[in-house]
Amino acid sequence: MATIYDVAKQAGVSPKTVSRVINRDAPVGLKTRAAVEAAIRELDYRPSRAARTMRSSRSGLVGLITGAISRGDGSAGPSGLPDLFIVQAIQREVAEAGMTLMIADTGGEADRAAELMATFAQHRVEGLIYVADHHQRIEELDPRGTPLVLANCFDAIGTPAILPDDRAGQRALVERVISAGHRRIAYLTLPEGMIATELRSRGYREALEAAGISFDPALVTEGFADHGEGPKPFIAPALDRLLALEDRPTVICCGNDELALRLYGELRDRGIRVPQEISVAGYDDYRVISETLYPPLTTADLNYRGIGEAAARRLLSLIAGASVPAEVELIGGPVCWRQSVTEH
Amino acid sequence: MATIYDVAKQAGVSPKTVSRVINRDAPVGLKTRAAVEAAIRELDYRPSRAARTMRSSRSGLVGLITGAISRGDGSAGPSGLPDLFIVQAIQREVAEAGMTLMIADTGGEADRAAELMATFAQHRVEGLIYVADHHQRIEELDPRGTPLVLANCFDAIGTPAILPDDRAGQRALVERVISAGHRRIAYLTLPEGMIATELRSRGYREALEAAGISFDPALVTEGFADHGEGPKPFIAPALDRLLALEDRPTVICCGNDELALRLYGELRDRGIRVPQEISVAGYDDYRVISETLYPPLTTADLNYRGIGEAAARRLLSLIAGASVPAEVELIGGPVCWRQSVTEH
DNA sequence: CCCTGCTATGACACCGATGTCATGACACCG
DNA sequence: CGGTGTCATGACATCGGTGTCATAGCAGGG
Repeated sequence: MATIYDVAKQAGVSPKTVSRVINRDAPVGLKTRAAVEAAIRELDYRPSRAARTMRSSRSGLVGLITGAISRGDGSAGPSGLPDLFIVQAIQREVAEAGMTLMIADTGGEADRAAELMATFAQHRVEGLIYVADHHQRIEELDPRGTPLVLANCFDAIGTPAILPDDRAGQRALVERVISAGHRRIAYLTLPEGMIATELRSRGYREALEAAGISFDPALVTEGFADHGEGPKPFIAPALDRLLALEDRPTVICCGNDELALRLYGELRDRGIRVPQEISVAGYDDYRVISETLYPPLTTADLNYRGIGEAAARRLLSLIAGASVPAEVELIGGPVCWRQSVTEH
Repeated sequence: MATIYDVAKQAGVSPKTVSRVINRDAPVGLKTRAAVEAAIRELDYRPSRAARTMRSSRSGLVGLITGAISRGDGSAGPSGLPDLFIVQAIQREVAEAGMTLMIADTGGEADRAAELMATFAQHRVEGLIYVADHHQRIEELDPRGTPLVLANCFDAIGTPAILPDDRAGQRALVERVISAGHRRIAYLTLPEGMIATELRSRGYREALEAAGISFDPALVTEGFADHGEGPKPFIAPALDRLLALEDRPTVICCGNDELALRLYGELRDRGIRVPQEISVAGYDDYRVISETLYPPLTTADLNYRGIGEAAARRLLSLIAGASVPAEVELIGGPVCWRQSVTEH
């Protein structure tokens, strides 16, 4: 690879002048500039970031740590793959800011994060983002002075964090369902103990309250159950209970789209048509599912993309030295109304 | 960030001795080593990769270019999101080799690849991988001396490429279906013109031939059709044709799992039970779909993960200076037999 | 005509590692 | 006891850029 010295010699100028042409940080004579630019093209010269980094201690790198990447063995957690959308959005924002993204994953072992941060430190990344695979609280990380932003998770020491607004999302979805004329609204939740479960349940109850519908505990039940290898949708008993109710629900809201997909199958198995006999709603707007299902699924957009964008932007402003206004930012998404819920 | 000089001063030795302790490339006295290690811990010292790169011109970086990342707007192509598994697998292999992965995406514009490669060149990546979102032929890239491996695509000039073995995969699946007792096997293909469509159709025909079943063109029809914004599963007419046949198929093989998901819905809509009245098979083993669908979907594992691993390993051996045996490598996966196809 | 002020350019040191070579301190051997 | 070899360590140059400062050239004003 050609160096700045090669270019300088070829153009008959000093290396410093070549540097000036590249960085436009000082005036350069017209003819000189042309000669240098010609030499650069001829030699296919690319300035070495390594050398530049040494002098300026600005590497142009952002490090991203995630557990999202390594679940390639298919052992997807409750919220599945779509958190990769967060990574995608971050990539785009970072690239737009002229920086390059380095990624690494913990392989599922949370304590490997420290090791990965050491690697990033060697590369002198200017900022770090940690992306979790679902809304959760994490053990605090020690970025040793490098700006750090958390996406889809938070910690106990108030590190800047971007989180999905599960409460508002579920509330908006249920309110919309109510305005479509439903009154008996069942809710098949994600596993208990998850933060998303807690927040979405609250949103569900708030929506009922706001509409003056009394909360009926018989309509709320967990849609997942452990059986062997991790939580998988296992909803048959819960579903049977709901269907056996005197005052049967007219719609079933699911903790996520995967659960809704499974529910479609279980309902078909019982000869119950969606949405004519019962309506179904999901959560996440995992499009491969929500748009491909037949009928297409009404769901709440979790807006992973918005989370990624917000995280990247927050980090970039931290790198730029901005003061941070709010520590935690909630990102919402619209309700995606499709044909799986009847109107009126 | 502390430098090697800080450590040297703290430990009362020369920088070179610190270097020796870090790299273990020359003997160091026991007491000296201990002093240096203590100083390193105390100062939380991390050697600068940038400085190391300058000296050795080995950056420890691998660049990955993809269009896979940027489809975050949900406009998933026919093969959807799962090509991200390739990225995941590459990440893992690269990390295992002690290198760090940089990623960038073209944002859908293929000609941006050159620009991204220039950025990577500035960082002096030691190798490049290009990942396509579906099996395709691409315009040739000019890596200017840096080793390059293509994943899920190939070019006209014989750049090392790792490809899914669509033909063998479809053949194995259909053979397995035949051995389960099926004779009338319909095939709902991906859009015509795609390489995967061509190869999988060939596999389908080979399997029939091998079993002595004559090929019936009435059983093969395209499952996608353009209607407005891009190809989406739109299978109602094709399905009606298949169901109206005198000698109705007992199983429908789909071009991918998404199509199978859609087919479940369409069949339910017609009151036809899977698999009791008709069996369904997919392709890809997109687990969120294949395992969550009810009944779980029989499908062929496209093995994106294997493609990623092979691509990474190929690149690493190119970086190590190995000679390349075969230019193109086909990666297959097993048939995933689940309950959506009846046995006997 | 000389001085001032500006523009364009170059010389040189430095960022933080590591390869090369030199050297001091011993131990061992005849 | 002197020569030789080994071990541990340090001095110094170097990788490829950029910040600092110096300087040559030239125009304009008094």
